[in-house]
Amino acid sequence: MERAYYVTTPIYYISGNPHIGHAYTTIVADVLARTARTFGPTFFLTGTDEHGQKVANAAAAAGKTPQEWCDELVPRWKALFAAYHVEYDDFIRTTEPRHVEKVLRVFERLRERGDVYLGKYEGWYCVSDETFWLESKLVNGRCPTCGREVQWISEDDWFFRLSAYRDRLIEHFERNPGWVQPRSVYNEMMAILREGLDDLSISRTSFDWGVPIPEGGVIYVWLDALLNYITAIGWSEDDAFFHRYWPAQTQLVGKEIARFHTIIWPAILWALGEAAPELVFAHGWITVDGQKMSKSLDNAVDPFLLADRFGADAMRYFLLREAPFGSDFSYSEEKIAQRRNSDLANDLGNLLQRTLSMLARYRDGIVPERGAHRGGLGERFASLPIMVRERILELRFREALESIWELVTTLNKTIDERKPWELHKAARTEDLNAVLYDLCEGLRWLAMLLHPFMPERMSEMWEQLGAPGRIDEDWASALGAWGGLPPATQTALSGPLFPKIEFETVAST
RNA sequence: GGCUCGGUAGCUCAGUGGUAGAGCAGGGGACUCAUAAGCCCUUGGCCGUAGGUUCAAGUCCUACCCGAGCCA
Repeated sequence: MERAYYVTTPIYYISGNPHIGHAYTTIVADVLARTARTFGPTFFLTGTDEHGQKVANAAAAAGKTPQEWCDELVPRWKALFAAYHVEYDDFIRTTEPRHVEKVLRVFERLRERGDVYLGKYEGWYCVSDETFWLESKLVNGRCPTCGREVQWISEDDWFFRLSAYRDRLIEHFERNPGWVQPRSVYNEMMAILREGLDDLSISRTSFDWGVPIPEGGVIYVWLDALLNYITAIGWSEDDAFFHRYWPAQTQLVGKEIARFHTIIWPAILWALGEAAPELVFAHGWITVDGQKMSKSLDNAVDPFLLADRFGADAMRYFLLREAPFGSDFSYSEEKIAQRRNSDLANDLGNLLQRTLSMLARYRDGIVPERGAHRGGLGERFASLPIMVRERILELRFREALESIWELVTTLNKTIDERKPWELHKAARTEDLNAVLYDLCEGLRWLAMLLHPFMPERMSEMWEQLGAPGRIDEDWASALGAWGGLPPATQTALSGPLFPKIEFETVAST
């Protein structure tokens, strides 16, 4: 079977409502998937991580069973992704039978192989972070990460022989220096590997909200969660289907969970006889005043309100354009408004508006013949679609958008230089037709190239242009040559694509 | 404590040895098709600090300061 592009987000831990950071990762995956889909089979997986003590505690506090709690929250996450125009191919929940039964199968296989053995775990444990801590790491006897109290745990646990994979991991890192990005995360993971690895406790007995182990206890939530990437695509059930997708091309994670995905995860895959993913990309955080957005700090922003206020597509654009992907970046509503107004309303939206307005005035809204005069845009931007695709798939979204904006700027310049209104007054029909044609064709390119980033607004632009065919066609065929838009196409100017947003700038002191 | 990354124009960032860049914001101008948009011109940087290597250093080395992160 033909290999497909497989992209995953982390599955989201539903101990509460989603915030904009969750939307961020998922939007990025959506842009990748939409781009990949234009030229080949693609699978985009997201979902929710529903087991573990933290969920059990949250449910208990709300007076619900864990399953009830999850069932009530999952629609909230799906609604969030819908609000941001995310189109995933599958949404997996770790409480689903298709997942649970395979997690147990993994456990059995690892045990048969001798990679899982019974041992004793004793140590400090932070329930909130689901993490073990050495006494020396505690701060005033509390969790160094979240500051909450830690519990002393002593239990017989199953262990995964992670230490046995250290050499192979180091070799894998050295042979594939680009497999973990950005470089800073790669370096940190290498540092961890050099320090050495202990075996990993993969069972819990102090609570029961998890995948049950026949001998008692439940599977450690992190092992449970990681496996979603393969349980969702038929691991151990349909080998041909599974290997069409696995190993994944791109696994997106937040940088705080890079260790699980670049050290533990490949080791488990190898123990199962499968390959490590091709790329794990750990992205930065959206910060508010330099602080990570989190429930505990109570500085999270309601992502539904943001989509309402600024528009989902403008938010998508902002998130991918504002900072290089991978870095943290400081969010502010003023920045969002500025991006929307200057890039989307002034540059892009107004370009569509002024073009279609002239077309309506001079040509009854009908796309003219190309005419004899060639503006040279086709030659100049011939390589743009390929470049944009490469940059997107390399997760260099900012650069992809910057190169697309060269076309936006060029089209605006073209209007000012060719002055269609003068051509019209002078009755230079051929020249006027040529300019108007180039503008419409350029806009068609823009709609296609920007569609992965702003699917809803670009579809609207596509309709206003009256462009035939699908906006999500393969760029290579649809944009292979300048001139794909047929003359005599009827355009339909409607309202502004991105109306400007009023934003009061806070007076600086 | 050990380690990683960052500190370049008001803001967001490019720039890994050879005369400091882009976009936005600010200022000026010519135009009018347009969402008072766009276009042209322009102000603005002892490139965190102090040493060092080099004919030449945001760019390499050392130390330090500040910020963020990692250390099952």
